[in-house]
Amino acid sequence: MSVRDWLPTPVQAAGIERALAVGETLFRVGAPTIGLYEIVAGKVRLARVDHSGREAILYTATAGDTIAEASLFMSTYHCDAIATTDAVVRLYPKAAILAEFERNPRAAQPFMAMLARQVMNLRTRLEQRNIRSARDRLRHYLAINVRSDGRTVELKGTVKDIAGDIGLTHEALYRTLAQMAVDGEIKRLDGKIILLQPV
Amino acid sequence: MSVRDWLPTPVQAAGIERALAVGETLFRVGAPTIGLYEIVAGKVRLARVDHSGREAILYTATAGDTIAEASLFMSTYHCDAIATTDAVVRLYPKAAILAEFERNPRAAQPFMAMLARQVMNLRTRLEQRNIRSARDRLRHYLAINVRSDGRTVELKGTVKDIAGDIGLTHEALYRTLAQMAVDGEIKRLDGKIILLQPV
DNA sequence: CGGCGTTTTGAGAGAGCTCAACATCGGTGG
DNA sequence: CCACCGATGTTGAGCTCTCTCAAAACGCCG
Repeated sequence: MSVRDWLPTPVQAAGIERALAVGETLFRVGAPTIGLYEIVAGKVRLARVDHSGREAILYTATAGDTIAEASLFMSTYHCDAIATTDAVVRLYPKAAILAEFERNPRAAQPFMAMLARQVMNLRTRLEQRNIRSARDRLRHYLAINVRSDGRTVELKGTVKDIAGDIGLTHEALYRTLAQMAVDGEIKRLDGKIILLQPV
Repeated sequence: MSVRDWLPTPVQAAGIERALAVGETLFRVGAPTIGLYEIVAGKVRLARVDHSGREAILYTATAGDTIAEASLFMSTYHCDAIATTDAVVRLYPKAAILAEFERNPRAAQPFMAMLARQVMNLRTRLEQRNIRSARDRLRHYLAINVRSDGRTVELKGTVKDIAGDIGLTHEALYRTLAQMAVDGEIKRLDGKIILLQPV
């Protein structure tokens, strides 16, 4: 879901791009909030430093992600944002966004819809992680991501990416895919998986 | 975060309570959306039926949770909601909510803030699940939930509940807690954990 | 006092992780 | 056109850690 789909057009135009070198700080705990960021390229991690000085990662944002949405409604940031790789981000100023919501209340709806959908999606992925078995977890993934035809799953990204998404090592996922193919539960095509034996 | 904190007061008054017997359906895929629900008591699961007729659970909501926020912006529900136990839910009609947002755009802000905070929280919990080691995962949990003094973690609910939240069996969590206490990394008090050795 | 849920410790097994090696595929540059 | 390189894809073998199953102590409430 791109920023274009939910951020009011006037605000999109107000985006300010900025490049970050690896290790560079985007914002820190306690800093006054100036807006939310879209990650254009690279990776940025949100983290908090614990009592012993180690950092606890809250989230690792990659290209296309938006971070600090909650900053719109808070006066200071509640975590650190640091570039994990060289990165490019785009700042959408809080003032511009809130002003636009004020001016045109309808503009807030796509924003709310995006957030609500994201909550749903994240809850689902969290539920997925409660499944221990690699095979059942993969089945869950496939069931969720199946096309409307009920049999085709389009793979976006590499298998390795998917492994990361569902919380398995890529080796475990490869093995599971191979096994399920042998068992005739799925068929693998280029960039696609076909679900077989609909019972 | 209670409904009282973010749902416009007029809408709260419009809540319609309903009791569900175990197994009873609250709504089904494709049914026209009529609003979002607060779970007052019991458990309700959101699920989708996959191609082989098995159901893939998207989320299990418990007392205090809100479900189907995204339904405000869609015309039909995209999953089934079924009572996993006897339950009581409260319906907040979509029409009332959207009308209130229209009438008083400011009222949408707490709603957006709640959603944004939830996204943050869920992302963090998902990141937590990427940590394999029970000890490190617990450390992450403690770092996130530590009081502002940096040394005290208030335990809400039983240890068993926490085990479920962070995706460990209660046995594994008890063992890890015991080990960390022996190692002098933490001290356990009634309903609290004190973090020691700040390096 | 009895019953139920939480807390706690034990022992064993299994599943996925880790490390490792190799194949495959695209892209790059000589 | 071919050699090289990096990333993805694939399979093997062993190990560790958590899960699972079990049992018992504890505390709370009726």
